[in-house]
Amino acid sequence: MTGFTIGKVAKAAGVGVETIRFYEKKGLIDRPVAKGTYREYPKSVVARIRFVKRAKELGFKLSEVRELLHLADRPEEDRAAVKSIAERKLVSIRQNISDLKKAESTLSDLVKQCSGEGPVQDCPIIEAFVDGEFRGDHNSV
Amino acid sequence: MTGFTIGKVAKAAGVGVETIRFYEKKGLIDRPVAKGTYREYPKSVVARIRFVKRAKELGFKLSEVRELLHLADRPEEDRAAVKSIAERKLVSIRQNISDLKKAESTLSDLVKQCSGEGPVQDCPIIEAFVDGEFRGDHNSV
DNA sequence: GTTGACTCCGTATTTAGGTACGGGCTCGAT
DNA sequence: ATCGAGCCCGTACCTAAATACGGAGTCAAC
Repeated sequence: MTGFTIGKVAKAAGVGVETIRFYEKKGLIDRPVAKGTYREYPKSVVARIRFVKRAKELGFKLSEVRELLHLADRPEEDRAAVKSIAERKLVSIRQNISDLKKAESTLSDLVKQCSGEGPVQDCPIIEAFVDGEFRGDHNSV
Repeated sequence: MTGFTIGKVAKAAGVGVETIRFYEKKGLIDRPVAKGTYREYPKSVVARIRFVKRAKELGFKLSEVRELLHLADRPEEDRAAVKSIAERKLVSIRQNISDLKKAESTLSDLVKQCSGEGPVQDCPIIEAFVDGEFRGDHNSV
């Protein structure tokens, strides 16, 4: 056994053994060409897994991380490809933020309007969700 | 047939028939006590489904919408319960925004640093994800 | 040379919120 | 009375990213 077993790598990288096999299936990590029956990893695979973790923290999906890794594996490839992936992600993050801000604003207004006292009847939060004759014993014809 | 069939309701509410049955399973909509074999809905169920749609837009999960609906069904219940659910959601939305802003800031810095020209070699975006000896032919021992 | 920790593989389960399918009924209109 | 649209139900499938399981095989230390 010249390389590291999957268990050692998992521990070093802070992931589960199953996760490594999962990443292999997803094409993020190549299956090492082992001498025996067990996978034998070079220590660089730990850095590779950490790469995945960092990219995930920034919101990249595994399929996107795979693209980034494949580019990182070919240093002669065009850097524009990397930037383009990052820019796409940036756009979607900003869209996400904008949607959430809209929800935050609406909801914080509602919370402000709601005294928090008294019965649900006429609660401004509930009223904001109701249109028309919601009330009318929904459980009968 | 005194009430509305599921198909009519679905159309009026802008959802699929399956969605209504799904909401029923999830406890958001009661199964109407039908005279025949088919579900017969009162028209108020359309408003109920719209309630779900609005709440979802604000980021409530179906399980939370169910809680809200159950409160709305009992107008004598304490309004504080509604406000508390909304406040919890507000906190989680704000946390979400904050996480996304952090990612946005990091990623937009990286994109700014990346010229977009030349090879992937030394690309600041890739470099941000790599630590230590990533390079080292990950596919061998 | 045996034990026991580790690894193998495939499959199933999880969360969330649906969507799709297929075979069989039923309702209402003609 | 018949025909076809619509409804019934259960089950499977979908994305995403794992996590869990089970039974069998292996590796290495003692």
